[in-house]
Amino acid sequence: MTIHAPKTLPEGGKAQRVYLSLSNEISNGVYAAGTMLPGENRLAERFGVSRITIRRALDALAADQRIEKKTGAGSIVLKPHEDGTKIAANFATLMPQLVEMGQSTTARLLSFSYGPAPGGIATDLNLGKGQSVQTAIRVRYADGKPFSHLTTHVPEDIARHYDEADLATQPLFQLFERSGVSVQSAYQTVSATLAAPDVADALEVSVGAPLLSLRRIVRDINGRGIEHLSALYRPDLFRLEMNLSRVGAGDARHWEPVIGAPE
Amino acid sequence: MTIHAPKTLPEGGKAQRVYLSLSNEISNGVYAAGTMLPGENRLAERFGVSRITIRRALDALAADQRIEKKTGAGSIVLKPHEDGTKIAANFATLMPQLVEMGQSTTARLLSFSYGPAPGGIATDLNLGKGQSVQTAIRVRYADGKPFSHLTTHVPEDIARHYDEADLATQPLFQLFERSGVSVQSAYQTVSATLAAPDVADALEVSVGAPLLSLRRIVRDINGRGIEHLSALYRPDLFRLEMNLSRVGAGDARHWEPVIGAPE
DNA sequence: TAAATCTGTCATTTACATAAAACAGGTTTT
DNA sequence: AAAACCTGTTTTATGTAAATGACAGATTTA
Repeated sequence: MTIHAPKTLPEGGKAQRVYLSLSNEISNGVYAAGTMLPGENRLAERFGVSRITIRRALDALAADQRIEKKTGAGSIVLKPHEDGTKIAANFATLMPQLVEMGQSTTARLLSFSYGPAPGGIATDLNLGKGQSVQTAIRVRYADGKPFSHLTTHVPEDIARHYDEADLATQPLFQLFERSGVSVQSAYQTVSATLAAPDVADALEVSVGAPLLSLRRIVRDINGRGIEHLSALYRPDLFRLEMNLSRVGAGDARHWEPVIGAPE
Repeated sequence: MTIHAPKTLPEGGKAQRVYLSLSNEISNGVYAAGTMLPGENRLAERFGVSRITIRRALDALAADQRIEKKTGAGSIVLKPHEDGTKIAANFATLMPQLVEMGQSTTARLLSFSYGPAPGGIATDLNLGKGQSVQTAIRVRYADGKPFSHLTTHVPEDIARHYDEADLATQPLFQLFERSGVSVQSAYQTVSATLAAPDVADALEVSVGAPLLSLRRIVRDINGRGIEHLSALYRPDLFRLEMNLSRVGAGDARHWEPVIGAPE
């Protein structure tokens, strides 16, 4: 399932909306694989647009290998292409997995500087106002495709334990352990955003494409902020996943994340 | 903070995308409250659009009370209207929290039907082809604002333990426990999408707004699929969060989700 | 006070998605 | 074989978002 609309469709036009709707309905099985879609005229009427618009949406779906157009007959829904390339990170054990990922992925350092922490970040890290942090922006690639855009803020005194070269080759987290920083706790938030121009450019998606957004604050044993991460992921290449298990009995029965086990 | 674009902006046009991007960046603190936005010409260059387009986006932001335009000077970022209503769900213990939420939120049933399970869903739930499932689409509201759009699929024999009225008032998960189904494990995936017209309508956001997407498969003790949930959340009203703690020593040192404790 | 920078506004032009309608030529159905 | 239905293709028209450029007036900076 490619969420990202093909560039052939006018960005944000009716055709794209029809495309998104149909794409969704196919994913959700409203139109099952192997069955025929309604005719173009029928769809045009249903969506309240002209046949040409429907046509463009169908062409885009065909280009995505989601349907096959049969001249004179109609469009048949194809079986979804298995995205072997999708990178999955276990949300519960995210960081160790990133270490592993570090070995099969590439990172590019886009920006690197020291300076006073922006307001929100300083608050999150419990820093004094104007205290200096290292700000680094990196993009991670898998198979030559950029799948994540990472902005990290680290208090300067901690950041001085490693340099730019380290950042381009090793995950930030690994550098901490090596520096003897006693990492203790982390707080993560997940949300969604749209790609702004700079990020869109770095991640090779169009402006306004949906991105998975993860924010993480890591603290040391004293509760001091060590790292502030703001990560943006391409949903077509990356997803967070997690297994839960129902444990306990009676009133105490509740959910617990499964730690070691992937799907 | 309203992601919903004013009607004055062309649905899905460049101006709206700029509006959404800026709106997002303000929410994320890229432009902190009290500071000035870059000038219109600068923004035009940054987004690669004309100044008029920027202007329309800024007007929309001003109409939303997110910025204040000062003639001759620039636009100042306003303090966000405190929506104290942001709903946070702990990702690790999601379901129990949903139970609690059920008491302070309203649900509306948009669609309800029985029929053969769509292909992908049937596979996910390990169902025989064409086996009947109950499909329900619900929207949840908090303070009169819709924050989530839920599509659930449940095998018919299990679903028959409750009816439409139950669905509108109680979280699905609660209904299972009551029906004596032995819930065992769950698998969750998180990603991001754009709002398609139908969802946009239900969630009162504009088409193309970013949404957090969560997919969950719940199984019973025999590994049989019980529920397939496809949820879409408004990122401005809802977020997933999680606390992690670093435990163990030496090579065995790793992250573990903190269970009971919220922020 | 002068210069620089910004917003407010207008007029003109360009670009392009969408609509509407008609026809040719496949495919399926009866 | 004919009828019904479908896609493929083209032409013309239209509405409108967006770009361009220019200028006035407000505000800040030097």
